[in-house]
Amino acid sequence: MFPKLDPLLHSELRLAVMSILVGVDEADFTYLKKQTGATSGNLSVQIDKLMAAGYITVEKGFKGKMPRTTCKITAAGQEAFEGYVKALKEYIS
Amino acid sequence: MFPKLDPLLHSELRLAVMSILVGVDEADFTYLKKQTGATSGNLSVQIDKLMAAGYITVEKGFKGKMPRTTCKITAAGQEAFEGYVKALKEYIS
DNA sequence: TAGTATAGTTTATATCATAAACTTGTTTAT
DNA sequence: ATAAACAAGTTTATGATATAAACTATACTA
Repeated sequence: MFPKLDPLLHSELRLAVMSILVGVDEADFTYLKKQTGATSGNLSVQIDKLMAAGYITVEKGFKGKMPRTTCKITAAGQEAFEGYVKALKEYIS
Repeated sequence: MFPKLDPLLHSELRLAVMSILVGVDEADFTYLKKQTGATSGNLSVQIDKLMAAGYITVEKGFKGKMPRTTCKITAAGQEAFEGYVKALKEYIS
């Protein structure tokens, strides 16, 4: 009756990050931090997990002299997000 | 931008329980267990938490000779559930 | 009356989310 | 030139959570 919710997405911050990333081409660490209101530490950890799951790609570069981490959603991430939303709707409708 | 998700409801099992309870007048432990597929232990703990939060009431009685625990959603629970759903939609739409 | 089933509760554990502290390097003020 | 403050993260520690396993108590069944 109730489908299993992907535990990787069933996390407030990871869900917020994915929610942002599905809507844009890419987003950097600072932007994600501002939009989500998360602490750096928390964001760092959750980005790692999404990357480890293959839901996003993470590229480290520089903007001028400052480090810059850019995140992008993958096809697998898109799919997982859609699946999560679909599953969730079974709970809330 | 992203509203806070009520941590009491942002739990797969508690959400499933609440999802069932919003739709019915009342439900007993056994029914909830079958519908959710949860273990007794987990269900017992999560019901306690929902009760402690005032989201449900729990009545213990007997059906014939066997113990029977009946759960019912409260007005506060209804409200919290609706609020959660509304907040969640900001993430997934 | 011995064994199995029912209806849970309690306890233990492993995982998780989060915050706090730390690192590395940059910019700004003195 | 040096110290203080800021930027962009990472690592570590801690407290909460979900879950499973073990347990209790009673009821039914062979």
